[in-house]
Order: sequence, then structure tokens, then C-alpha cells
Amino acid sequence: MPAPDLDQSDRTSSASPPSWTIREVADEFGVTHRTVRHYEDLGLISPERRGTTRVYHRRDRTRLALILRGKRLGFPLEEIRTIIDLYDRPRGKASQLEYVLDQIDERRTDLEQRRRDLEDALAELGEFERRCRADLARLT
Amino acid sequence: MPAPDLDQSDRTSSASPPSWTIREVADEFGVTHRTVRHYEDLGLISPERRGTTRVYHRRDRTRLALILRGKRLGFPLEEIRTIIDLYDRPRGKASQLEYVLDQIDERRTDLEQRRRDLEDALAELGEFERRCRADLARLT
DNA sequence: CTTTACGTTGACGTCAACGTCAAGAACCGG
DNA sequence: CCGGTTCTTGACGTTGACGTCAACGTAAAG
Repeated sequence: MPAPDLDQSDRTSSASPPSWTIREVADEFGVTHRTVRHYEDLGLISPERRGTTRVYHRRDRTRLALILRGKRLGFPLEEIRTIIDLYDRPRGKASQLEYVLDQIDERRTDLEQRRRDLEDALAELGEFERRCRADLARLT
Repeated sequence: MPAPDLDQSDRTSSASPPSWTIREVADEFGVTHRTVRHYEDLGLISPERRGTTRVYHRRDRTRLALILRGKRLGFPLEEIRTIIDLYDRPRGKASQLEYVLDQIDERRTDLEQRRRDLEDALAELGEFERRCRADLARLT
């Protein structure tokens, strides 16, 4: 008879909510523990402390994923912080919701500019490839 | 009878190819002259020299536009340099064309990853806005 | 109980991408 | 010809995003 879920590598089947060490999340997301701590210094994540040791939960992993995607999109960490804080901020009152909706609009404008740039770059790349292939064909 | 095109603000109607000073291109592209010179230090642009003074032509403006778009997309300047060099590099022989086509493929893979990230971010933003608007409606 | 593996907090280093400042050269209008 | 504006080359400063290193705690394993 197997012991009931002492396997640390299968956390999702545990009764208690799963948690991870700094090394585990770092490895999983392909960054160093130093990077994770840096994000904590900037207030982008705030893992639980068990004594002095950091304990990461699903919420922290979600935020880390958002951070890394933001980075891939070229946003500075400070801006990323305002974004994910926006997602998490309490928005009970109408005034707060209005503010959040304004921020959303700003974000979208920015993202859509990036999308245009991206489409342009991809289009140019396609055209350039076409010309290269044509040149290559003429050489045969 | 008007003098034939002594107006420096209308360079495109000049008989000789139009050119610009560093301040002019900087202002036009919304960067400082220091930024433009920095790009030159890194070899991203190489304007003509008239004596000691830099003279910018259409080619330089094209490259500058590419650089700034690359920056908006979050690419480091070194990577941007390899990209625009790719567009400009001589590609007479088949082997060179093959190499260029390989590079194009790498670029495209990268850009498409970014596009996915971008679409995801925009989708999440849309969903988030929907929820906020719903919350707002319930408050009325 | 010591080793070994991770964990922790600083403090400092580094690299990219510029900004800032100083000290001249060069042209332009008066 | 002279002063003001614009250009030039350095040299150094700054900010963001971590890397690196030292010095130390701790918890399981042999």
C-alpha cells in the first residue's frame, strides 16, 4: 500500500494547496532564483513566508507568467507591475472601476500599436523572403 | 519669379537628393541627437560626413525608422543591427541567399511568438474589461 | 553530528541604452 | 569681424535588470 501522497513531484494530487520553492519556480519558468527575488524586490510578487523561507503558490506562478510575457513583449518591469496590480486591485466602487477602465484603454492602445508594428515587420519579412527566393531561382 | 528651391524646409522638391542634419532627423523621429549618435556608435547607421559634420540621407532615415520600430517591439539594439544588416547585406551567391533565408525563418519564428503573446494579452484585457463593465453595471 | 544541499540577506558588479557636461570647431547674420 | 547657434568629440553619470559573491541559517541524510 503506497503512502498517501508524500511525493513532492506530484503536488496537484495533494489535499493541501500545492506550493513550490524558489528554485522550483525559477527552474520551471526558465529564470534564476536571483531573477525571482529581483521581481519580489520590485513588488511584482510577494510569496508567503514560512519562517524566513519563501513559499510560492499558484497565484505567484500566475503573476510570474504575466511578468515574463510582459518582458517578452518588451515592457519595463515597473510598467508590468502597474499592469498586474491593475488586475489584482480591489475595484468595489464605481470611481475605481472607471479608473481601471481608463487604464485598460491605455493598455489596449499601446498593445495595438505594437501589433501594427509586428504586422508590418512580418509583412516586410515576407516580402523580403519572396525577393530572396526569386533571386535564388534566377541563379539555378 | 521665385528662387529655385532655396527653402530648406521643403527638401523633397530639390533637384539634388534631400539631406538632413542630425538635429533634424532627431526631432523628426522624436529622439535626441545623443540617441542618434549612439546608434551610429553601435554601427546601426553611418551617415555621410561633409567635412566633420554628419549628413543624413533617405537611407539613414529608413534605417532609423527600422531601429525605432525594433525598439518598440522590444528588441535589443545589437539584435536590431543584425536584422537591418540582413536587409542590406549583399546576397549575390546562392550560399549567401540560403543563409539569409535561414535568418528570415528565425526572425519569423520570434515575431510569431511575440504575436501570440500579444494576442493573448489583448484577449485577457478584453475579458477583463468585460468583467469590469459587468461589475459597473451591477452598481447602477 | 557533521556533511551537503538549499535557503536567506546584503553589497557590489555589469551591461545596455542612453543622458549630461565640457570644450572646442564651424557656420551665419549683423 | 564677432557673437550666437549648431555641430563635433570625448568622458563620465544614470537607470533598469539582473549576476556574482560572501557570509550565514537550516533541515534532511549518512
